[in-house]
Amino acid sequence: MAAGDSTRTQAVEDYCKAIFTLESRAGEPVSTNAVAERLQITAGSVSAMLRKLGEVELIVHVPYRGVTLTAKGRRVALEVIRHHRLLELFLAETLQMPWDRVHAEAEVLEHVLSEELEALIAAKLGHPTADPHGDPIPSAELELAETPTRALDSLTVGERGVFVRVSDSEPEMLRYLAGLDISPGDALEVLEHQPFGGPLRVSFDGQEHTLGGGLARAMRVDVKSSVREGVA
Amino acid sequence: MAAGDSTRTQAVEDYCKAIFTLESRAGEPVSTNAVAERLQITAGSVSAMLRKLGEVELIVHVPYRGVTLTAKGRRVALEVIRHHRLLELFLAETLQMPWDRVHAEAEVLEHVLSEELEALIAAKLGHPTADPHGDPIPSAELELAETPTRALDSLTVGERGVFVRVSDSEPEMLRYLAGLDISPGDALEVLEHQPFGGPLRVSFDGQEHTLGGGLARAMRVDVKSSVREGVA
DNA sequence: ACAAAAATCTTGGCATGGCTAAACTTCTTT
DNA sequence: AAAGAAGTTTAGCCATGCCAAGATTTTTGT
Repeated sequence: MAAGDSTRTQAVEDYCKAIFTLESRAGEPVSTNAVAERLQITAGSVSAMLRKLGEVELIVHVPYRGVTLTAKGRRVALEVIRHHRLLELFLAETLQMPWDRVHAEAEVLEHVLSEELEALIAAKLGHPTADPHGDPIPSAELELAETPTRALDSLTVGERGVFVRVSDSEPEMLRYLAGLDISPGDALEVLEHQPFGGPLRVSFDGQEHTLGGGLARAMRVDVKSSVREGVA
Repeated sequence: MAAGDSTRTQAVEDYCKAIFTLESRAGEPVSTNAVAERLQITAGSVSAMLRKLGEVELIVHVPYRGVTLTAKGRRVALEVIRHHRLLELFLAETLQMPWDRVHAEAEVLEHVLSEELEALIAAKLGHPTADPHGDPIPSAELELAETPTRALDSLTVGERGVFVRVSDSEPEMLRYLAGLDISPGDALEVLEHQPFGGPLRVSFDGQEHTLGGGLARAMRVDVKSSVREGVA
């Protein structure tokens, strides 16, 4: 759990991390239910925990209205995320752990990594800025390079971009994509896009693939700004 | 925590490990108090926990008479010890963590290492058989190479042996010995030994040092069997 | 040798963190 | 304004720890 308050338990770190991701994904206060679903626990538990987190000022919770991280809470979240992504890279790179399994492992280790070990790992990896999923790694000062990406399934026919990462909670998807020889960094162009969450035909470095709507929703794409500008 | 029963919590692992070391050090059932002191908790807590461990058959506890590990309990202990020692070596070797700090780090990580990661680390290190303290690492099949050692302070004047390791819970001692340029593998001979836990004069590879009783008690020595045989 | 004192061990009551299930409250929506 | 969704509260469980009081074993002093 590294240094810090005694209140800094694993559950607390998980809540901060969850709220951080949900908040930055939605851009608005996070609902109790959203947190509950993400952490796979009941809304009741979340409600109780939010009260405690509010007391130690990691979050601001307006009952019935949602929850936001304070600066302190954001710091906790970013530390954990930094741990997580450094670990993923370390496991994949230094120990050759398969790409689709590093996430689960990092999920546990992230809470237990000391500051010292974090520093040693970061040094060993040459202070990297992205993990094997393509997710940016917060700096030691907890600054996160925000590259605004879009879900692949939000692109329209003809748009091009670079596949940056996939929601790393989905080992199935990782495996599947690896099987198709698709990995972060690949350039792509949408050839066809059926409506209503239907499949997309996409060309990756010349290879064509048809990807289901669910998959396309989890895949994040860095869209070439020359093609389409200022889409938030 | 790796795979296994849901009952396999960190506390359970710590109890098994503590009982294992105490038991193999003393060669007889372990007292409640000994466990309590080792884990730095009260005897009352230990007493309660022993009942639970008995129920899941990790130990056999005869009230007022001490506790012994079952085969199952021994397996748990050896797994944790294997994790611990592999981690120590890994941290020291692969990440250049200072020798006197690897213990504390491993103490936490040992409970969280998956079987898969354990295997990767073991492979990376070339399936080593001893950690940086000189302690033997149990094999993947949980066999422990038992080299019977004796505490340095149990040697009498004139006895020779090889300094094998030091109780790894003592970073102070590790640092101190490192400062004297004493490390596992050094041959030694006892030149003088004051009674009542007093200091020893010991020659290490020609260099003479005076070591306090406490220190000498923590240092384990592989005594040349030609000099003194069958001392249990 | 044997009772009293000391050390050791167990029991029982209590706290805390985190969870669940179910009942209840507030908000939203029609 | 009433139904239904979303959120909160309440009561209770489990793991793990603590302390204080009572039980047992060992040591000691005569």
